[in-house]
Amino acid sequence: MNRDTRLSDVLHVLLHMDKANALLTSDVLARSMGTNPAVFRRTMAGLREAGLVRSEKGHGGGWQLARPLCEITLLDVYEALGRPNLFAIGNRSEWAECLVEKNVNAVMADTMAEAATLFATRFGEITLDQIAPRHAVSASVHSHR
Amino acid sequence: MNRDTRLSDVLHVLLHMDKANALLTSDVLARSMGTNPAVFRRTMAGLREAGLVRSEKGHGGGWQLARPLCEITLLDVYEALGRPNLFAIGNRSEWAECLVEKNVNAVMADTMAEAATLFATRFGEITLDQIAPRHAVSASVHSHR
DNA sequence: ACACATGTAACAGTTAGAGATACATAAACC
DNA sequence: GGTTTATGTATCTCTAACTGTTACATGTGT
Repeated sequence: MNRDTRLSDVLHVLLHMDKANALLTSDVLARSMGTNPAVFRRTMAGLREAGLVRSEKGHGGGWQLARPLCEITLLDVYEALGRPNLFAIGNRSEWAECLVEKNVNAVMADTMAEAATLFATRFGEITLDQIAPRHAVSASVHSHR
Repeated sequence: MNRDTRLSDVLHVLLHMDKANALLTSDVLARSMGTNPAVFRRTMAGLREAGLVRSEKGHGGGWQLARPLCEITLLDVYEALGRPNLFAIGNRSEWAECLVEKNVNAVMADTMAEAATLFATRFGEITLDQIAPRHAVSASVHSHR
């Protein structure tokens, strides 16, 4: 199963947008994301609706951040993408009558819910300026092995 | 992206195998898993190698548990399946030179590692007899909403 | 008007995984 | 021993979801 790299891709692009400090076109940004302009726009549509970025049409148009990096959390970005599914595992049939199935589903669902909460908490704690290259990545965010 | 339901499927089947208390054929067990015998055997191969179940060929052959339910944890089963990937999200390129990319990857990898540890811990705490229908699912395992 | 950029619908291509088939191996029964 | 029944596994096909692509409409500034 191929992993959904949109969150990672978008974070990457947002940091580059901050560095540029000017309107950048879909064409340029798509290349830095390793894809094409149409996919880029499709991916960024949610961020525009969420008010994280602005886009302008026509001559000299393009994309820019709508807020400073320190006011955007990973959770904001994740939610703007439409809360993409986090897990590769799951239950086959959601509403089986079998008691065994119900118990199995409950255990799986609980653990996944707990993990989802962990993701939300961590993502909510991290603002984009903390990931920007001028800062060293803090120990609380990045454990060295 | 379709979820990997093997862990859920296998737990289901293992509990049914315990209830039956006799050798059950791939044909029967595959049906209870909603698939066909070849897929069932492919899925269960790891569990046999891990010593969680035994299989016998020929007349009257089939599958049975190699240990009591109380001596099998979800983690045992998960590992016997070859530790299937837990997450649907990830990074596009693992070893980019870009500093932005490195920081983004580090944040994502850290959060996912933490979540993976959470899964391993929870799975390691739960034995299969705790999921068996004769027991009510305990509050620590199943939160009621 | 024209050039340029975004917005988005619709279609094509890719790929990982499940499903299916075939056949080898092995054990029990006659 | 030969037949029946079951597992073991390689190999191929099928499918579904997603990315990539194309096309065209919309909007904006010169």
